[in-house]
Amino acid sequence: MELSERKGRILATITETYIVTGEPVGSKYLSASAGFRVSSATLRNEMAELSEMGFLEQPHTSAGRIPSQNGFRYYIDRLMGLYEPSSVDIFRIRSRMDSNEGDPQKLLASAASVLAEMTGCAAIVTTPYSAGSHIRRTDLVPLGGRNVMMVVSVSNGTLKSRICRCDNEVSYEMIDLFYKIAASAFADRAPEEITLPLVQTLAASLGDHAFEMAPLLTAFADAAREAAVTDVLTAGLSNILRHRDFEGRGASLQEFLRNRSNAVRLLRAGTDGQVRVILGSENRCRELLNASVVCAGYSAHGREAGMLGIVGPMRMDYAAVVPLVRYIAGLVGAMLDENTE
Amino acid sequence: MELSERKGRILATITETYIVTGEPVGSKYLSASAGFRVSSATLRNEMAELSEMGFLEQPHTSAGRIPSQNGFRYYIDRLMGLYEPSSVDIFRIRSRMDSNEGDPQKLLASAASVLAEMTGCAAIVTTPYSAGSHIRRTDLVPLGGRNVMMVVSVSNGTLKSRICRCDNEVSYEMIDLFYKIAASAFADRAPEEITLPLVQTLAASLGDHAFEMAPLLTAFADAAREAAVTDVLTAGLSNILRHRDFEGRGASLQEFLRNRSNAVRLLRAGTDGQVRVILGSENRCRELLNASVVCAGYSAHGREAGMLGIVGPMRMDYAAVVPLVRYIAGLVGAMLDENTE
DNA sequence: ATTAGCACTCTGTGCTTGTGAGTGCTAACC
DNA sequence: GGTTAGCACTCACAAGCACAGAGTGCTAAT
Repeated sequence: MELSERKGRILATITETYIVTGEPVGSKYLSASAGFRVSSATLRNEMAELSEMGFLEQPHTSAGRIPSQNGFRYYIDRLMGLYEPSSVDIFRIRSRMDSNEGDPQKLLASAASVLAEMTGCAAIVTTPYSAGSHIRRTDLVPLGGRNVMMVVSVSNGTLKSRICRCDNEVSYEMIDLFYKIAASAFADRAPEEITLPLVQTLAASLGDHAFEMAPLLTAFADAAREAAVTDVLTAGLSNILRHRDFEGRGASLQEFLRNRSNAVRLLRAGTDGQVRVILGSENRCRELLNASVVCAGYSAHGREAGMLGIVGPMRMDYAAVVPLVRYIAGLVGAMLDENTE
Repeated sequence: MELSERKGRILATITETYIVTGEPVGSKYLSASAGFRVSSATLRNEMAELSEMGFLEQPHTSAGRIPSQNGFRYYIDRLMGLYEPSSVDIFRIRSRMDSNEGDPQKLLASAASVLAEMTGCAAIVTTPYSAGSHIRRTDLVPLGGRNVMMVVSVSNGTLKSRICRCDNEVSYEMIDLFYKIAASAFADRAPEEITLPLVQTLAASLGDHAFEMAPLLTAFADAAREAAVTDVLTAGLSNILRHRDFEGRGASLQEFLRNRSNAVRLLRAGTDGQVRVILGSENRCRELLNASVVCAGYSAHGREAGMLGIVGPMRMDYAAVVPLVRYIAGLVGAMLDENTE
């Protein structure tokens, strides 16, 4: 359904005013302060039609209009102009993210915190998918005594390290044996292939050494399992409480997002690396009825690698947020590429 | 000031009832349902005296009494009996904390989350102090390409790892050089002694190699600096919002605790490893006027190592919380000892 | 197609009133 | 002297009501 040029301008003005003020917008305000050169009565007629079409709604009879979910949708898809991040913003973003050279986990965490900070919303970032990746190498660092640190490095950029406690003093023979047998048997496998049974079969073949290697092998299986699941990082969950739109529901939405599997379900990447905006009930979940999600996929080494996005009130400054999310998704991808050239 | 036996019982009953219900307690309730064998008028007389002494106060004229801060103080110091954690609780605690064998950071993080979960309050845990500790060893793990992982292990149990990006392909000569020169020069020093100038002087003496070693050395200085500051872990900040005592102020208290330097200032260990309860204004900060802090120090290898505690409404179940904090502080110390035998 | 005018609707605020809970005080009692 | 019954008093809170203000929808005139 295509709106007339004037209806479009009215919808856009109402939406943008509402985004800023959070108050319903009345016909009087539009005719007096928003630069329309027609009377409030004319605007009322237009607004009545827009209401009938489902683009505007009234909180109550004697209030002004606010955009309905469909109104926001139309505004986002057809009316809004984008504000690309300013060079000051870009500088801020880069200087925050450059300080994590090399560590993908920290890189993603700071992407989340930058997103949260600059949008004032809650940010969600997934770690890279493990699909199609393989274990590149596994290293052991003796820490003295019975402790060893294990570092598993996966081709999608993921690094998992864990400290492993052996039953006896760690010997160089043990470490050598691990490298020779286990590491070589596991390298180039996909993380999700490394199951405990697989590791146990391997252990069985070690004969005498099986027992002393057990902690290392289970730690390895554990690390691989962890590398196989896409983790979810969040930041700025407390921002949720700042928005008066969430008053009352704020704490429960926060609780909802704190659950990682909930959080990750919200992000749905566009097919072509585009930013997607998912409004209210489009999220198909009760907690997000008056919230919206702006998300994008990031890619690394030319393939879709993960997703990131923000959750905020439906009344948010899409014109600025959409380009920001796009920019950060691109930057994360580029920095991941750089890390694992 | 010593209260008569009956006044003590009245204060304790009012406090305990108020802790459970959150409502002011009236004389009628006490005489009817709380097992006092005197009339409400008698209790009113006693309560009036307790009010005059500053142990009770009234939200308004026609309401019942609630304990004042001094009332809570007297109750905690002299009246309350402690409920040691049940064996079920102990089992829950241990099974949550045992899964972090070896990694002190994770151990402390799960201590925080157990504390938060079991008390329904926000939990704060500091990492071990660096005072008196020294760098035990530093290891490098080549991750392929230009990346190296550095693991700095400190004698107080702290481990700091960071990924470091070199300017060229990492060579074994480089790593060897680092081990030979730098690691030996730094080992057994206190983390706070490792300053950037110190590292730079060392680099200068490396001649030709100074340039290629620079990223490793700055990473090391960085890791040492990080190991020198006591970090603060928090958990369950969102619990703050659940307490109706914090209604309105909840978000700002949460914000206050999110600031680590604020959080750590709240914990004040007792002199003798005792649990300390710090009530409302005793915290000397506006945000905590109706909150209280229950904290204890934990020790490792026989010396005071760090602190942990919780922040919650003044109306909390001290009889259960105090022993719980004591138990977890002891357990953390014991587990840290075990980790770094 | 646009506009002025007017009746109508609904919210939010302030005011009043009534109710219930709990106290403080006094005088009687053991 | 400690304890108790009785009563007047205070205060928070909810309900009811009037009123102002904002904004609309409709009609008739331009």
